[in-house]
Amino acid sequence: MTSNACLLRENGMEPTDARLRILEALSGQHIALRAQDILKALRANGPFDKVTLYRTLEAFAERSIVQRHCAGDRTYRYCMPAPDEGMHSHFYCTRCGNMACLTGQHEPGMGILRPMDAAPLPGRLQAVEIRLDGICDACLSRQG
Amino acid sequence: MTSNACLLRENGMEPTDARLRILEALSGQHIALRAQDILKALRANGPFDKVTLYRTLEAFAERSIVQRHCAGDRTYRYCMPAPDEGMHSHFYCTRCGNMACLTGQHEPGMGILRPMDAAPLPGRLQAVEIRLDGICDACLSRQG
DNA sequence: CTGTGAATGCAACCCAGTTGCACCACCAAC
DNA sequence: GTTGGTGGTGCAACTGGGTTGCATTCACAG
Repeated sequence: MTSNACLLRENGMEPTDARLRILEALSGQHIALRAQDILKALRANGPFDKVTLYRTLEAFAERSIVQRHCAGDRTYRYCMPAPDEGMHSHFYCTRCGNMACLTGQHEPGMGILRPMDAAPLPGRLQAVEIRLDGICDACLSRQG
Repeated sequence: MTSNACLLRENGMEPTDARLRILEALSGQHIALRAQDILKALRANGPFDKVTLYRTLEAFAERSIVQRHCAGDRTYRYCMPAPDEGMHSHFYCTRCGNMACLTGQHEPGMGILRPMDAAPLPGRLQAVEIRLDGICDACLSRQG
């Protein structure tokens, strides 16, 4: 049994073909993918229904199997956290829309941010989303 | 001439009625509003076209007259920065969708975040978006 | 087998945001 | 005056990521 199948079982999900294919598409990526990106990758080797994809991604996100982030362009991006890693932040290129995962570079969530809050927050904190916006190296070298 | 009119002039925009009404709706808010929220407020005292609103908000955002943020639900939120304030972060309630501005509590953007990047970023940084997700006090007291 | 719930697939829908284009007010050049 | 350009607004239609409803299929227990 593959590690992805284990991951699904641990989270109470049957390791079906569709789910494994989705996890496969996300594994080893260093950028957070659009649902469209994933769909395209999946369809490269066989048909795939977009509703199945969306529902599966939602189920994964609920179980923290994947992380779902909101990019600057109002589309969701999905990525798999590295093992033993909490949330990571992202670098979003406002020109090409690529969203690179900044794994291991900093852990800028609760740990770093919370101590800086002088005033109490207006609610119970559950997660911290950090997105760095800019122009990625590829776009910079393409036209400055 | 009102201060909002000055603000527009300083940014090379005619202080038209529509623009002033939009700024008025945003002024003094401590939460970041949806376009729909603004539209509703505007229409409370007279008709208002949604396209005009969207175009105006975009023009404002380009000139940094307002800040545009992406909430966890894929809708944009708009708020006016306090005078002399850079970017501020937000507390987003995943239950009711309210997005409170955390003005003055911390300045968690470039200043705090950049020194933590051990590795260089994969591009040229322009802005930092920080969103704290959780359950707001109102929702907590309503049902825990 | 057969019943049941989970998983999948198809079509239709939702809706925030955008685009295209006409209209209008204003001003400058002729 | 009138013509032409420009910036702002309004209406209608569109876009596209994401969702919902519902029928079908699959896996497995009884």
